[in-house]
Amino acid sequence: MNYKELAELLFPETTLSAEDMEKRFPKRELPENAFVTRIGPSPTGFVHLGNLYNAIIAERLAHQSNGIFYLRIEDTDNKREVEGAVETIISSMAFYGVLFDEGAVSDGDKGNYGPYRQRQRKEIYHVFAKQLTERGLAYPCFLTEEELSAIREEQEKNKENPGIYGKYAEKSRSLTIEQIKENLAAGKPWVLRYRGEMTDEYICVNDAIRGKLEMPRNNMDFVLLKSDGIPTYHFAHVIDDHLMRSTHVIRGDEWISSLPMHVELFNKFGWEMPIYCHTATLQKLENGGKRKLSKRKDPELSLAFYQQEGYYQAAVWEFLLTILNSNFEEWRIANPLSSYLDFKFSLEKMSNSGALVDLDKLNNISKEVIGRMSPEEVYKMWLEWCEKYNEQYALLLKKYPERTIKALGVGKSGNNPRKDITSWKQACGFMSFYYDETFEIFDEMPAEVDEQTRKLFFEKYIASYDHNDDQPTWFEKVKQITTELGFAAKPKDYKKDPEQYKGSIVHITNMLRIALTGHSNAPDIWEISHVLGKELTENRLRKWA
RNA sequence: GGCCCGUUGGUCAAGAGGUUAAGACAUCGCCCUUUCACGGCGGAAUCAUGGGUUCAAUUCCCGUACGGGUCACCA
Repeated sequence: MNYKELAELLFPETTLSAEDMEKRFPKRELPENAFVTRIGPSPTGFVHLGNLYNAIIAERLAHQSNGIFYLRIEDTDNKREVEGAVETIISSMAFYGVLFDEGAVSDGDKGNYGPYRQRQRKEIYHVFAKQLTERGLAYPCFLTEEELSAIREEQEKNKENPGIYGKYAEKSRSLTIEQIKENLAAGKPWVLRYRGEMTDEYICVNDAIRGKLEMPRNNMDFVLLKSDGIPTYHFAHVIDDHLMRSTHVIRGDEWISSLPMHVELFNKFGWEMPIYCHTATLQKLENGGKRKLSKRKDPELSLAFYQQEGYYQAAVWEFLLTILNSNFEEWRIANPLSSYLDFKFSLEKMSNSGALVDLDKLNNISKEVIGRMSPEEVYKMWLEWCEKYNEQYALLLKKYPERTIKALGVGKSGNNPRKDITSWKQACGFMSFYYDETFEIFDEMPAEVDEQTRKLFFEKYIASYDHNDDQPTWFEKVKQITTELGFAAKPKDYKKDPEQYKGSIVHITNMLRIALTGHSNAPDIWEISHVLGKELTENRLRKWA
């Protein structure tokens, strides 16, 4: 077989050479230890937590080292592509502050190593496909779907490994150039297959997360180009990451098993391999066991879930960082005021077993993160979320900016600031009593206080209420009324001797809380009154007098 | 089934050939307290399993079990 002739026959329009490609995409000029990383999502319209997880690793590694982080759209499967998916990816990443130095942008490309959409790189792949064909390392295969499934069935029956290799490759491999010409002339679809070698050699790859990975060398005649001339992931990955000069390939561990194919190609092209970083898959607890998060069953897999629930972006970042780097939490405790971007992310500290997505943990981190923010910042981010997901609340926040900011500062003055907001969605519920528009009575007035006493209490309270009183003065007055009504001013006294009192101050203040907030559990009454203002406070009290 | 990866409390995990096996979340109890939250103190809870190497193994080696991944003209 004249391979040169075959290559011409298969790729008549491909005139450029591999050298031309090397010239077109020269080595990057970057500092010595700079990382060049990327994410390569396929545009299915679904962006999940794992995408962000891997993106954070890649982004951190690149930007910590003054390297390059780029976005490559892996759209080689046109069946899966969804319109607008590229924009979704870019905007989801931007939402979390993951910004690309180069790569696909909504209306084209940015950077010198493009195009960054694989479908647009067809000619580039063909250069290398042609080269492999010329070298006798690739050949056209005309096997039909029926023939392929017949082979698979036979292999299953014989308990052999499935795939095209060894004797199963014979039919296609032994085609003469005339037969190939005939097939082409007849318009039969074909794929380009790699010519694998039957071997019992092993390959060894040093993974930056996993350490040594050993596995059998590839012996499959795997597909390089599909019948539409578009490459498979394997072929595209090797060529793109070489030409785009990635130094590190960060991807999920589901790719480990196809590593032999990739190694094979890198070796045959004589290219230096990037450093592989195979990340663990996020998992979920179910029936006492771990399992991979699934798109259909687990809403928390979708990045959109966190936006809808109103989780603050920084909280999601910090949550992922705690899963990613075991020393992040420690660092955070030591550096409570630093930005998470100041944390030095390292590959060495990465766990290689699958982590469970633990919403409890996220909630806790979220409380901490929001707790650290100023009321003004919280207001701004909360409002931003409301404008997208809760319009009515957005109007409310815009109507009462000052009151809201003041309310967000309640309980924040001391050394141990309150941490009661876990998400913007939850904040809408938690804060609702600050606005008459959303104020509602949820809890019952304490049963220990009869109606008459209750009325009397509110009358006395209103009569003595002076909005200008400071906290201690105000509380003294409350205590005084409490005593006058025959209630214990100290809860302990009541506990000791319940017979002697009608109740305790707890019941009294509970009434105030319910009147003002609708809940028996609420932040400080005096502070709340001063957020609401004199008028609102008195209005809410009068209803009970 | 073949190949590969993994397994330290409920969860995330640190860890080294000899440790009382860190820490965080969750949970429970106590304290603080006008409720809640915050905070403080404390409790319960872990090295999958069998064998080997060794004076000594949770740590190193081999097997087993369990979990996961992958075996496409999907990525």
